[in-house]
Amino acid sequence: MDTEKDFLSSYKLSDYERPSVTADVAAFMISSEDKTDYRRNKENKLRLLLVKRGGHPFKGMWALPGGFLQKGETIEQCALREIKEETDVLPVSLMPVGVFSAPDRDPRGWIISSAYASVISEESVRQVGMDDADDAQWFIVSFDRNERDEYLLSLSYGDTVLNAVLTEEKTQFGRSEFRILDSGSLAFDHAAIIAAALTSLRHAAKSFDTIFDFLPEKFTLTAFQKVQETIMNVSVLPANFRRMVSGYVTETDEFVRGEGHRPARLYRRKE
Amino acid sequence: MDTEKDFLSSYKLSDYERPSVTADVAAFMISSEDKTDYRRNKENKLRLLLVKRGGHPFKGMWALPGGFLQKGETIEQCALREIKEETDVLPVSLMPVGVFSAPDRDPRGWIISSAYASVISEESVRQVGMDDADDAQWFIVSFDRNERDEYLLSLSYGDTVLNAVLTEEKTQFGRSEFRILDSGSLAFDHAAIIAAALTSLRHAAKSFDTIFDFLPEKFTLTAFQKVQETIMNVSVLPANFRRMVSGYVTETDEFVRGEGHRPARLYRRKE
DNA sequence: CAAATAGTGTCTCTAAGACAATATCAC
DNA sequence: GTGATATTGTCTTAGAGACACTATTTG
Repeated sequence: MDTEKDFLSSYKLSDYERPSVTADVAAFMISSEDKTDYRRNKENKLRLLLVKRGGHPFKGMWALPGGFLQKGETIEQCALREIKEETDVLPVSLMPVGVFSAPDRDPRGWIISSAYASVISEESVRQVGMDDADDAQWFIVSFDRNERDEYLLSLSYGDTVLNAVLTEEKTQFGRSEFRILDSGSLAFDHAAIIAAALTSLRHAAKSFDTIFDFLPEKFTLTAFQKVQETIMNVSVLPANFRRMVSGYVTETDEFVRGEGHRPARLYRRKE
Repeated sequence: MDTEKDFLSSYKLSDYERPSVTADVAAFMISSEDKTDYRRNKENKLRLLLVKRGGHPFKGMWALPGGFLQKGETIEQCALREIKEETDVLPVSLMPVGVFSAPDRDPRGWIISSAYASVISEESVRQVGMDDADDAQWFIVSFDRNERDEYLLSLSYGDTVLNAVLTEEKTQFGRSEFRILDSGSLAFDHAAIIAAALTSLRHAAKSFDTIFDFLPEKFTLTAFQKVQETIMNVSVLPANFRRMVSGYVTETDEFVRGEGHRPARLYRRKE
């Protein structure tokens, strides 16, 4: 009698070669820069966490944080663990971006990556302190399409500027993949992963939910709007923005004062 | 001198245990049923391909087609290969649904799955002939939420009816995962994969692009509308539907005649 | 003619964009 | 007061939904 229990007790996974599996994470944060004028509002920058590779391959180049999937954890847990190791902060959200599995993507061998985008609030990063170590930095991100339909991904931190060039390949279902024309000295295929993560992030930011992950618990509508504009790289008239988000927020009785102009009411995310 | 070349020539992937990786595919098709009345239009059914498991575990139960990732192929190529093996048809589209990696999801051991939704046109399935073998069938799909916010997934083919029950767990980024309350005799965690695939499909169908994958090259607007309604499980007034899609189609000079009512113009997808 | 689908025109309502106007603070 | 942001109100326009109406075919 061949029961499932009998089968399993004698079952051994075949000896076919298996790939190594990693989770790579594009962790985004929005930093508010110091004001130039005492009464002007702060400027926002979208930032992405990169780590400098200490060993071969791509030694000394910048890469997304990531690491190998370990037995007993899910791939999402693996992604969160990697972010926690680099930043000492747990991200508030995690969003799948895609599986990158081209056989030649990693010179070390057969390694496939499940990629995630995550969002970390500026608050929590400031609490642990921006790490001034050389090997992990929050790069300022810009990502735009030029006239020739190429995408320019620019990552900068101080004097370090990485400029990658990609093209969009349309696949079915309205999804797109990115092909790397110039990796901009980013390790592996990480330029393509970052481009895909940014696209996912922008897509998700259309429904305002996502934006809250970047914000503290209480925020002004202008701060909310600036975060949205920073992510989407578009601008909206304040009057219209307020109307659009009115269903997603509840007002508090608190105001931000002492900014050299009319105090702004603080809002909170509506349940 | 420790160059990258030196490093790679002596590099060996560590002996950490590695997971087996599979691609599972939820392949959808829309079948038009025979008319009951000579002048009535055909009814559509959304169908999903399931295969009956020939061996343990879950022997004799229905499962999504899928298989192990092989060295030298991408995970998407693997997914397409599996569909081709089962149906002898290459799908017209492939859409990532997620990575399923719970450590206990497969009783055989550590096996993670990258899941895809794909669409196959009725035309191409009819060309190869609906396989009447018992081990691969196109099940009629229904997927709805009840008053208690549970999702009922019902798959039927002839006398075989599989009823699964799931709940939606909201995660950040507006995404959701499904947890299985009752697997409905589907193998592994495939009920959750199917629910996620249906959600992805419906989401993608909002931008009409996707719908074309279900249709032949030339189609009437009513056929287009019925496919949309079948996928989304909603109905729209014809006048409004025509307006909505008018930007996505171009008219041809051909008409469908002999149906017992006014001939319908054939349209084609606009580039 | 009857029954069915194909296709058009138009009204309403909502939401987004543009823009003008007012409110309130720190200096 | 000045210069900045905060906030409200209103006009216009685009698009979705509802619905009435006409057109065309086959048995």
